[in-house]
Amino acid sequence: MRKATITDIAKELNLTPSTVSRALCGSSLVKQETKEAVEAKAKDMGYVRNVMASNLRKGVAQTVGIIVPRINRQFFSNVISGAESVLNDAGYNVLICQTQERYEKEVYAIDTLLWNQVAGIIISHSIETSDTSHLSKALNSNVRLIQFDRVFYNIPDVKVVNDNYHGAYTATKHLIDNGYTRIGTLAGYMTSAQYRERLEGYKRALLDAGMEVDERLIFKDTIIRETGYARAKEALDLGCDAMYSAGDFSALGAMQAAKEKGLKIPDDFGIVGTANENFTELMTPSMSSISLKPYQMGKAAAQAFLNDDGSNPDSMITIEMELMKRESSNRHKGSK
Amino acid sequence: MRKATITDIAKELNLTPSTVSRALCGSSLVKQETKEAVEAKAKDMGYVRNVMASNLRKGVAQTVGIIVPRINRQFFSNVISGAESVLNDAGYNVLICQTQERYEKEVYAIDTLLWNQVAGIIISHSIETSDTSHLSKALNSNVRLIQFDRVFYNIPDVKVVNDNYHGAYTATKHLIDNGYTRIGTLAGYMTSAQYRERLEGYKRALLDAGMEVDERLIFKDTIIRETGYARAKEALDLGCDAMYSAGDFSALGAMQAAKEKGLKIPDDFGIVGTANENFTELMTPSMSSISLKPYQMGKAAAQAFLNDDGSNPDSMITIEMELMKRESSNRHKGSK
DNA sequence: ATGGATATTTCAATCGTTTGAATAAGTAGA
DNA sequence: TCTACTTATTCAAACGATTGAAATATCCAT
Repeated sequence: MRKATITDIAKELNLTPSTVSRALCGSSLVKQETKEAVEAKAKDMGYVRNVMASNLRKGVAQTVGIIVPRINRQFFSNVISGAESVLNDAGYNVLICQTQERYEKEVYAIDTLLWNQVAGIIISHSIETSDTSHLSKALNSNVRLIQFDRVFYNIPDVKVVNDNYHGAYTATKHLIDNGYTRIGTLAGYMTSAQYRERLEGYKRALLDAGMEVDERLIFKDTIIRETGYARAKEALDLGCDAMYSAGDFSALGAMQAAKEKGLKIPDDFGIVGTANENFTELMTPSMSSISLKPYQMGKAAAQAFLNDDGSNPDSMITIEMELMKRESSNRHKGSK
Repeated sequence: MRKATITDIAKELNLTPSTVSRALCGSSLVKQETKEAVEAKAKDMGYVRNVMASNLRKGVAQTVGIIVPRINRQFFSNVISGAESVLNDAGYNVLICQTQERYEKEVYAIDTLLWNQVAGIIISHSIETSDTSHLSKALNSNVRLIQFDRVFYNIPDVKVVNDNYHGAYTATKHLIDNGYTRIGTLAGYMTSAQYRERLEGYKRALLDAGMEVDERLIFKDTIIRETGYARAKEALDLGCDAMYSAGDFSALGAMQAAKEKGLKIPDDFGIVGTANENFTELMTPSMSSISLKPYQMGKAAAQAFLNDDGSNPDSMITIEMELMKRESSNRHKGSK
């Protein structure tokens, strides 16, 4: 059975498609009586409106595309969740693409979204991405572009980022306040701006406290558990008594290393991770971590899209990070 | 600047839109030379094809909708991820809706997807959903409907579900094999089919081993950590020495309860959870759990969509669950 | 009745692409 | 030279909804 169209409804009621169309979108140009008749008939015939036709005529789709490296990362799925809730309430649909961290797939995702005439694109880049010509393509097509988390600063659009600098600063200061004196860091990779910013925050906190920055305690090549474990061992041999880790998994490795050496956490060794992965609060001892706010970030990105009237082509929104103090760093039970 | 269309390209090259259209989709009816000219000009003019127009003409969109309660749940985001990878490779876009566990939003999501002329809908229901009339609407619109995880058996479509029964059976048997003799269960809520199936598997395993089923050790009201903790305490008082939990969080609570009583895990108390949440392998002692295979489930659902030619309106695919043996239940280090 | 304002509906073009049928041009065989 | 067949292109009608302008219908005051 063919799908009913407004023309079908019109025929049944001896009206024209124009009137039916207007009736269905509640135009005041249509008599109340007619509206009701149309609505009844539409329901009766199982009419579903065809958004494609409607959008084609109108020029844009009420759709926003979101591009992320991986959907099944706690962080990204929460961003999507936040964005989706805002966008849905505003009457937008959300088209999601994952790039699997591949540049090529990111380019393809942009193309796909443009083909679909999306009104906006909210994107966090794949790790491989360094060229930005695909973004220009989007900017030239008058879609609103919002970058989040992993952003390129040289693109004139709205950016939503974590306040990595202050987060790392706070974490490091927290360790200092707890009396640790040789504080190292598992800093992540310097190719990424967020890790560079965290490292800066870490350094600043040490300097502000009058402590010296020891380059030997800064490890710029670890983000996973295994290397975190290995680097932490090295650090411990250098007399390190606490670490700020730019990732939770490397922090986990560090905890293992400390335990293996027979050190007590937090008494002999303190640690704060980053991201507040959900395992951090479930382990024993529970791990302190700077919490990202992905849901909030998604909402902010969506809001930025909704507010973006093109007047402010190059703006930046920072989402604060929150230190979750837990057992792994709270040396003085009573202290704050 | 207006977007370039095939008509614009046609004019520039003194051709008709028909030829340009055919050239761009690689039709063999167009001379090689012309194709090249068209492609060059298209690139030159920054042409992006308009999928809406194309779909409108063709009748369906190359789009599949996925409806889940929450995107930011490990399980669902992995299902989406799996489905997305298969669908993308097959040239489909994925439109995602989350219902926030609300029935009303589920109905709206179905409507939205139908408006968008999706070719198929892959859905896991919200906890509130009990009425299925919105699904009939979809079935009547010749979209292919695939239910997964939380499914209604009375809908004639393809269903993809976890093999809860065998999973629970295996988990329980594993505990029995490790010499535990008073095995209880944190069974989840009996309103949900998956928990009922897990309970059945648990019971069968006991019976097959010649053990008796003690109703006092079956708790049908817990799924979260707090109640898991409370129920486990009761169970321990009744001499329970191991539990199969239908969820990881309640299992976590149970471990806490056992530790608090001074019991050693796994020597004095064994436990196996369900879902293989990522904290389970990171804690100490690591927790055994029956792993769901969400990524695989997503792939299976997508495959089912792609294969669905309507010939097999009511079929069921079960995804096996895998027991992850870890410290919390492996009493005999050497045993298998 | 009649002019005029207002309410309601119809007309007709349009959004950009696709596709069956028609046409034109070129090639081969008789 | 004529028919038969390829090959390449154009024509024209869709797909379903929207929207400005034009056309009617309705109502009111004179």
